[in-house]
Amino acid sequence: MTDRSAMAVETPFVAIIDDDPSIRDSLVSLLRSVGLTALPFASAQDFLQHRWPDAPGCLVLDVRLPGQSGLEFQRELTGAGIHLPVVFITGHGDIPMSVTAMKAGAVEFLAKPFRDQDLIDAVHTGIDRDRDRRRAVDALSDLQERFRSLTPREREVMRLVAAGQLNKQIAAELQLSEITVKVHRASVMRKMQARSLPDLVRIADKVTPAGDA
Amino acid sequence: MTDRSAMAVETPFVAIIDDDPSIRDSLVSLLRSVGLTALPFASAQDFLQHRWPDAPGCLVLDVRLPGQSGLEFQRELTGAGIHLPVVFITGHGDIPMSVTAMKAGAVEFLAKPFRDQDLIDAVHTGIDRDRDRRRAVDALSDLQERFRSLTPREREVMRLVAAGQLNKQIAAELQLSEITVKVHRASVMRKMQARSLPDLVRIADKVTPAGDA
DNA sequence: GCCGGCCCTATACCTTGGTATATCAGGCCA
DNA sequence: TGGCCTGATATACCAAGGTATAGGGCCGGC
Repeated sequence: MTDRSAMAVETPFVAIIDDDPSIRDSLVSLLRSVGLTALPFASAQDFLQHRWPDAPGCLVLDVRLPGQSGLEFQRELTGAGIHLPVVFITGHGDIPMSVTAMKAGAVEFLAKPFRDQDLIDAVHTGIDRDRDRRRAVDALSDLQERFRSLTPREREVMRLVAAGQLNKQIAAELQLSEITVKVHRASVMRKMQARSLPDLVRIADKVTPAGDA
Repeated sequence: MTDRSAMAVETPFVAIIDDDPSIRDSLVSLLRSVGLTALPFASAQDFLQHRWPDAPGCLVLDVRLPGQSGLEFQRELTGAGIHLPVVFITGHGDIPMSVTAMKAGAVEFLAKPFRDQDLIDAVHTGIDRDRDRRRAVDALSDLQERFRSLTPREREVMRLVAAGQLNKQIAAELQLSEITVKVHRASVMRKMQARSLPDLVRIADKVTPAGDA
């Protein structure tokens, strides 16, 4: 996790899922013509079997797919924790379909025929969105990794410190001496790489939004 | 602002803007039949001239309006800082239209004929959304009011305290003695009603997201 | 059995934060 | 001109936080 940010610039990719080979190929060459890495798939299953690079990406999805609708597939991905931005294309779409897709977070919903530039713009928007999301996830997972390195006691102390309790109050609540609290507190600051109390508070709020440990 | 939360339960309202009187009336009676306060308007101008209660609301908007499209009106409202949730209805809509509306934050986009229950559900969703937004705004404006009551010096001190600076560092940066910083710091805690430093940090982050005063 | 990690505690010392009280100067307004 | 707010400062004292050093008990893995 930590060294991902130190890696070289990641090439974004675009996955195209459409059961019509001619559309697939024309979309692939369209996107490649503007310098994007585009990969064609005939079905959702094919797409899922592929191994994905650790890079920002975007999905171009036909609403009508063999076996399963594109909207269902979008829900499935979201449910599985795969948050790849989706650009829908369709030949036989209607308004309720597009509204459902957009509510589910689709980047764009294009009815054929659409302008090439509209698809290119949508794909770029999707890639940007994924890049931002991944950056946020990376930053958070660094913090979470540090948080996992805390001992149970340290986590309790961290929670109470972030809640604004004084050392002596924390000691009373945890049935400890004040000096023990200070020791744990120092460990927390060191392990979480917090340079000040405000720093720790912000980290704590990010890493433990509502629940705690 | 402060006593708004102490007021009685606010009755939510629904504004219906449609140039067709028969549709307007049928929507009003539909919404009134489920206990909602619904008000009809023939145009965007009529709507804007009306004085609004300080209560959560929702807008039901025909995409096709005299003079101005519903989508333009939605943009105009957003630009003017009016964030009333919008439910679109239309007789002659298309997919790009619905996608534009949803991207602009519309709650729902219903093509006629639609089921009564779909409109009712959408309106309730819109009202809930507005209620949540208003609650958040109220909470924030309380804090902002307190923040405005700070003197310029107190704001500077608050900013640096929230940044994790020590009193002596703040004193150096502001060319003050440490004791002066302590005095300002105490005023900040009192005026902002912060019970602890973590408390103040969270308040500071809410009231000054990126810029400062 | 020994080592290491975790947890707890203590003494001692220093730094930092917080509060009270008091003083002084400038600006603004009735 | 007198009152008030803002801003700055001082002394003095106490509370809280932070660090270093040193120890003991418990438990699981080697």
